[in-house]
Amino acid sequence: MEADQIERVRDFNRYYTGRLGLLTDNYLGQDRPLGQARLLFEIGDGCDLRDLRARLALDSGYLSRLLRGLEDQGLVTVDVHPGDGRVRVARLTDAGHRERAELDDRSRDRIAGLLHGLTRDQRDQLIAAQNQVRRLLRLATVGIEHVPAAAEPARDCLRRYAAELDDRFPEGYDAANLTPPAEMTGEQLLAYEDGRPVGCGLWTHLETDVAEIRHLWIAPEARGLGLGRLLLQHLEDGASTDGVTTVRLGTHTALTEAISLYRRSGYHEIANYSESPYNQLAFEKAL
Amino acid sequence: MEADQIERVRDFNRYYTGRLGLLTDNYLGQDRPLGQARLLFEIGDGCDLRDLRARLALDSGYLSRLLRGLEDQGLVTVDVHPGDGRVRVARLTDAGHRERAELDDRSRDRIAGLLHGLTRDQRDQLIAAQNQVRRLLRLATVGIEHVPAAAEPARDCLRRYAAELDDRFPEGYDAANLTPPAEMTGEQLLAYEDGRPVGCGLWTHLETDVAEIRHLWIAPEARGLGLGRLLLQHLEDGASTDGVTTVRLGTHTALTEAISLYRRSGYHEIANYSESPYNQLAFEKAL
DNA sequence: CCGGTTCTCTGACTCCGGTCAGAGATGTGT
DNA sequence: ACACATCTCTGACCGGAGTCAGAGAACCGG
Repeated sequence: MEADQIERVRDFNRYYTGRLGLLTDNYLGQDRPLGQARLLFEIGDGCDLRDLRARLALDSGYLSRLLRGLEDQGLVTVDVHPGDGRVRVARLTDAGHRERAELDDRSRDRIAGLLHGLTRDQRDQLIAAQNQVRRLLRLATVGIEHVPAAAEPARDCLRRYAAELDDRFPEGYDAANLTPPAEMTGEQLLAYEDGRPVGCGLWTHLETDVAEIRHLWIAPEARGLGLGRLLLQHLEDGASTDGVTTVRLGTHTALTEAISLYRRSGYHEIANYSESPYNQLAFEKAL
Repeated sequence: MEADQIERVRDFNRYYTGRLGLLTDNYLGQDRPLGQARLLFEIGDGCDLRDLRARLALDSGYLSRLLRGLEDQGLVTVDVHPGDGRVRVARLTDAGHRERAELDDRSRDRIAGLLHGLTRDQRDQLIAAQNQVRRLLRLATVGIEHVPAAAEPARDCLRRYAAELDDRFPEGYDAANLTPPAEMTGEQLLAYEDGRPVGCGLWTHLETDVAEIRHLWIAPEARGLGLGRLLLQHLEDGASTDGVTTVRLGTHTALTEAISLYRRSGYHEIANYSESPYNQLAFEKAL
């Protein structure tokens, strides 16, 4: 890694931090303290205090006082949860909605004022560049971890994967085809973003030096980051260090992005090696 | 302006704000309060408290206390200014320099950790996109103002402009050739970034419907933003609303960026119309 | 030398964000 | 019905950020 690259990124961050005053005054600009303003935004249409605390990582006493403040201003009501008398539910009053909309408008106006100095093309360029920055930062912050095959978040990903296949395959997908934890001989990887699993993949032995990659899946909210390629790379690396020299995989013609990923990643099509009805195409790559 | 564009920019800002914790911990991560940490960075090698206050916009009492805190920790010394007994000068001790370097390292490590997940190419892409974002934001935040010809910041820009010409022209440049405020019949524009003038330009009548653009200059620190084009546009607009239909300008062969700006902006070369020795080339554009 | 100005420091405040411990009400499993 | 857990609220804190007014020292112009 070049020290130069680090400095450039830091430099940008400094610049952006300095500008954030201009950019993110969702909250400020009102006489309202920041904590309360955040709450105004976070209380959508009714919200358990329990959830609020978890989402904003607030102390229960602190949250209570913040809400009390908003209540005193008539922006929020706090009522007992209908189902559970211990829980309270916060809800914006009409005035609260107006207040929130006003904060929102203010923020929007600010950005509009900023963009006003640019031409339409320049605005588009700005947005494209911001998307690129975000895409790469998201990719950089995703963590890829080794997990036991039976790990709950991994099974969770596989369930979402199966549900998607069932949706996309004309013939549907039977979740019984998912690799059962017991049969796993290789590695199961999980990709996390901000603690939430956003992708999975596993490899398992076909022969001593031949592995099969299965169930490579990226959650919809994390697509377009290049995460599929990254996971695939990790899977190959893991298999390779385990002595595997050839990886194969099967896929379905409906999964066009996956197929193009495999081709881009150096896989070539081979004759089908599996009897699974979903594996309409087969690919192979020498490591 | 598209509401959509505004929302996208806001969305990016929200994302980036959320990530700033990861990105800008120059300051945090130490047990040191943020105010003190900022001071550690801002006190280069010796610095008048007066300047510090101005730069960081701090209350004098507050600054005093912050420095006292750093002094107690042996990171800073505050001495009387040699030339002026009222003024104090803050200086980092060796321990202060070490502390600062440590904060700096910590921040650098953090970024390095972030970039580690990216390939070299992706890092380059990230930096390029960040530069683009910054470039456009800077351009968007530059303010262009009408100022009286004799305004001090305007004369200041012209002096810097003259100094640069003197440096770049093989034959040097005689500042007496700058348009004196008294002879101005058109408009003088000044570009500001964060309150500092970063560019100037003026137009003045040659005939009732013909104007000459002069002294279009962008400060070195603001080059590459597209500001020259923006200023030129504003000058043309101003002249146009004043009834001008033709603008001319003269320039020097050494000013290659300017020449290319003029060509890109629709100017075509004409025969020289001025007796100024510095106007080796002449351009014209119909508005 | 004197009056006004500049610069710094001190003390006394105010908010806000955040933490902690415990009380009280409500739910849940046995 | 009981013990135990869950959820919220209250009171009592703390430290940091920031403001304000005024005192005191140093400078400057006349």
